[in-house]
Amino acid sequence: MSDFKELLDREKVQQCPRHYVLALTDTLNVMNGKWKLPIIASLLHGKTRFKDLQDNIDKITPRMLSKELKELEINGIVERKVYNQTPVLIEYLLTESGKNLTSVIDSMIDWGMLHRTETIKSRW
Amino acid sequence: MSDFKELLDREKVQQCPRHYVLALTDTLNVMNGKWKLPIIASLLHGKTRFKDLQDNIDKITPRMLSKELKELEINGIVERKVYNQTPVLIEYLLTESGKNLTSVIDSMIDWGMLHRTETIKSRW
DNA sequence: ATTAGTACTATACTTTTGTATACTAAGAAT
DNA sequence: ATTCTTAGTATACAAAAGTATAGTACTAAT
Repeated sequence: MSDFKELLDREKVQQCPRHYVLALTDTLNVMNGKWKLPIIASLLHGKTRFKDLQDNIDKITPRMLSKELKELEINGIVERKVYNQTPVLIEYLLTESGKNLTSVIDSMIDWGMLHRTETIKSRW
Repeated sequence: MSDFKELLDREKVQQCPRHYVLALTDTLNVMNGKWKLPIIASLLHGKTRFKDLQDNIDKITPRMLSKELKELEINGIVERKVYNQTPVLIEYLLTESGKNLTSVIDSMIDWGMLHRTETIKSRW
């Protein structure tokens, strides 16, 4: 387990955290913006096709869906498979890395739920 | 442990995930943008004062720092303490929730590092 | 020839986010 | 009176992200 608190150690600040910082910003970039997580969630739900995703994600425009899928593909989160049938069939699938995001998502959910109970508690 | 894959279960999709989704978007909002994590990292490093944060975070303008600190305060990540000395002293401190973000950050670092090795591997 | 299905792209626009530069408020020290 | 310090705010602007609406390319069936 990496420990972000290592960054508190002045010695290590100089030598080590470069690749931690890079890893962290990678992860942020992958999840950033309004649509990335809804798309990843839909893919986890087993949606694979453009139209299905569009129907499944409230109010996303085809432009945004297209753009975000491209970014996710470039970042190695999504794989795009083309089947030369007619009409053409295209599948979007999560890569292993993409599926591994569930662990990050889970820890975000855990924090979010704890945070909600904490901040509600502190209001009383 | 919450398991995001529960969302794959059609039954649960209807009943349960509302507060998961809320928790998740809370967490995203807390970390979103260019400056939130650098600020949180600086606070973890023990920086507490406006000027220290500004010096510690490369190229942040006072306007952005001010704006982001306000958001972090509203979201219960940071506490602002005013000491009526002269010149006035103001301290920004992470709340318990704020400190707890290290667990999310750690899982993001873990994923990011794994993802880097995976995608490098897959290029050969 | 027209309609329909799939998977998008183009254009123009609005909103949000971030930048640059200058300025303010309050009291203490000189 | 003016200068110093801390902690910001004001104004104007630029860039990035997102929206709205319409249109394209391909093929197959009617």
